[in-house]
Amino acid sequence: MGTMESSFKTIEEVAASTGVSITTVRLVLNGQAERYRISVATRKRVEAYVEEHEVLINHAARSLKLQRSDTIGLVVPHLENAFFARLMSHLEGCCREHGLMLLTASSHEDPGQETHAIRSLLARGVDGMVIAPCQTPARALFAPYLKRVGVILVDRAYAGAPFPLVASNHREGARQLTQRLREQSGDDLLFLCAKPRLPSIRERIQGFQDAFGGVESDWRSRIRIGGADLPAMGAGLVRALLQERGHLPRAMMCSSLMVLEGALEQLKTEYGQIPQDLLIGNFDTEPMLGLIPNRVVSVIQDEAGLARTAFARLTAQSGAESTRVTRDIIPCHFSA
Amino acid sequence: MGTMESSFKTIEEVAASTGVSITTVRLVLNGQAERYRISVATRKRVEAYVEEHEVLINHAARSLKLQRSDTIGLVVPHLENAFFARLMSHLEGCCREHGLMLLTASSHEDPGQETHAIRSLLARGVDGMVIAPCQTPARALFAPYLKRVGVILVDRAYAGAPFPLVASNHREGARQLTQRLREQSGDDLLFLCAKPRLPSIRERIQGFQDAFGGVESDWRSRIRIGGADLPAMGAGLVRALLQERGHLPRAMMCSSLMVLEGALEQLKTEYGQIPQDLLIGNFDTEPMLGLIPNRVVSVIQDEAGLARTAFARLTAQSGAESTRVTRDIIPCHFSA
DNA sequence: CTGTTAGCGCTTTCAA
DNA sequence: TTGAAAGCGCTAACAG
Repeated sequence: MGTMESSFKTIEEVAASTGVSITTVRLVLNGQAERYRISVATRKRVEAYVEEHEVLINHAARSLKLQRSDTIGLVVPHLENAFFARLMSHLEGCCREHGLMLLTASSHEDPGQETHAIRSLLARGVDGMVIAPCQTPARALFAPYLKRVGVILVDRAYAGAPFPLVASNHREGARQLTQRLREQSGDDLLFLCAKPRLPSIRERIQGFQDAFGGVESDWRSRIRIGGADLPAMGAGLVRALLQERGHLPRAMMCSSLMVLEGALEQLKTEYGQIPQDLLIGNFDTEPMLGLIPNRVVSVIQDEAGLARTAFARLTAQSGAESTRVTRDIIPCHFSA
Repeated sequence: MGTMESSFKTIEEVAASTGVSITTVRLVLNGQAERYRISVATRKRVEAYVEEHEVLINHAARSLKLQRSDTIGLVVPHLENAFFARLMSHLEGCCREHGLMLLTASSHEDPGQETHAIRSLLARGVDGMVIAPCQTPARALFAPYLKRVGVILVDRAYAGAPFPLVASNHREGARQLTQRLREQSGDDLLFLCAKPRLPSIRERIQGFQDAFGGVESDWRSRIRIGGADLPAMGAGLVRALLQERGHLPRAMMCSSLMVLEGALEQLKTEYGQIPQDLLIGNFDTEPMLGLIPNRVVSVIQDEAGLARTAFARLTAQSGAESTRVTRDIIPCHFSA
């Protein structure tokens, strides 16, 4: 049979072709056949036709009518960042379980692009959005849409942000990591840290301080603050460090995988390989990191927990008029 | 001024509030003010109002009318897989440059979920979709929509697939990798390979054969085929290998990062650390892989090139009625 | 079980 | 420059 590539079919056409009413077709398509006691024969007729012709309901029309898109938005700084990729993956899982889809945009850590992404998502009528922001989000941007769309912030606790937050316990994770490294290195420990622009980095520094009981003389000398959160910065910090002290500490921790990567590369350059007795602490992890002989302690974030919690807040919030600025803090765990 | 959180505004309301016509508002909103010689004063009035009230055009209504959503879809097996994350990131970049957004879904390598994801995307009226499939996609699924939406397959060249393909040159990449390892190991080389269900893996095996001039006795003994593409499989292959031969070859290559990861972990277990004189070959790469002392040769895929090419084919194809089944093969490069 | 109606917010067309 | 009208495909409501 010559399978002409016909155009897609509307509910009305299905009704015409199967000889039943539009209402009946819609009832069958939306799985309400039982509830409205559509005869089995009729239902089968419609279902067979629908299957044969790959009939799909038009979501644009549906959204327009229902003021609801069954879609949620995600804005993250970088899609290639493994943490955000995992977050997105879990969020997409939540969506699928609930028959929703996920629209994703990235800001590249640029407030302008972030704002643009948010507007695009809003214009597309997302029912909710999850944002890992790179600025304190302006409530005005969302104000006219807040009745229809929920907003949840993740990962970064900008002060004064007017929306609920779901984030890892960066501070306590850092405190525990620092404590372990202190114990195992006899306090011969250095923290290579990116410039603390991001709330998450700031909290890690606080956790570092906490581990020293806040006594400034104890922690101040053990932290090195660099520039942007990039490998080159980690490398630079290590180079400076070696020039200055001439030798490595027993333990070294880095504020992010980026910094760690640069630091380790620089060590390989300087020593030919990573000195095996260096104890390493870091945030987040990659599978291959376990391959070097060194002892590595990693703070692991619970992306699944973050995603599930954010999603739950989103669905709970929808239709709730006033947004209570809740804070869900998700614990981290350790790799070793 | 008490910033009441008013509801979002329609073009009609903007027209009423600013005292101009609907048509004029639309012209301003769509940046056609110049072309239709709207007076500057009028335009400013409208723009000021729009900015103040965060007016956004309703895409659901627009899509319904225009039969076009300015949205494209992406279906991948796993969002956490770094290769697909990079692909998505670059695709999102292409979209942003063209004022589009990206709807993403994952199949978890399950044909049923893939089909479901495709239907969801189609129902949402995407203007095109990029699929990294886990089966030969059925043309029937798309047939009624082909006038409106372009379909491009990436990464996996299933035989008989009825859509254009954009993929890396897996075969030639594998051939060159194998050749290098042969040269540097005096042919003392082993290929640990996942069960060749995926076209990409099959092509890598072909490339491996190519490097031996296809002489079966030469390559057959140097390949070990395992099960699923998972770390545990790589570990199992190494364990079996060591039991069987008692020692490692000079060079070892793996069909994917997954397999490599498991293999290396197993080696660390068996030997306490990765034997330093083992030459390693692999496909794809992670930053931390460079940290072990071993010589590592990696085949690097050009995700940016794949994304750009796929996107270009998509935009070229839209409105082109008949889909020519083109094949764009993107070269790989090497890390070392 | 079925038919009809109105309308979601936008764009296009045509006239003024 | 502006106004009016029709219609994209769907849903909800209600009368039959």
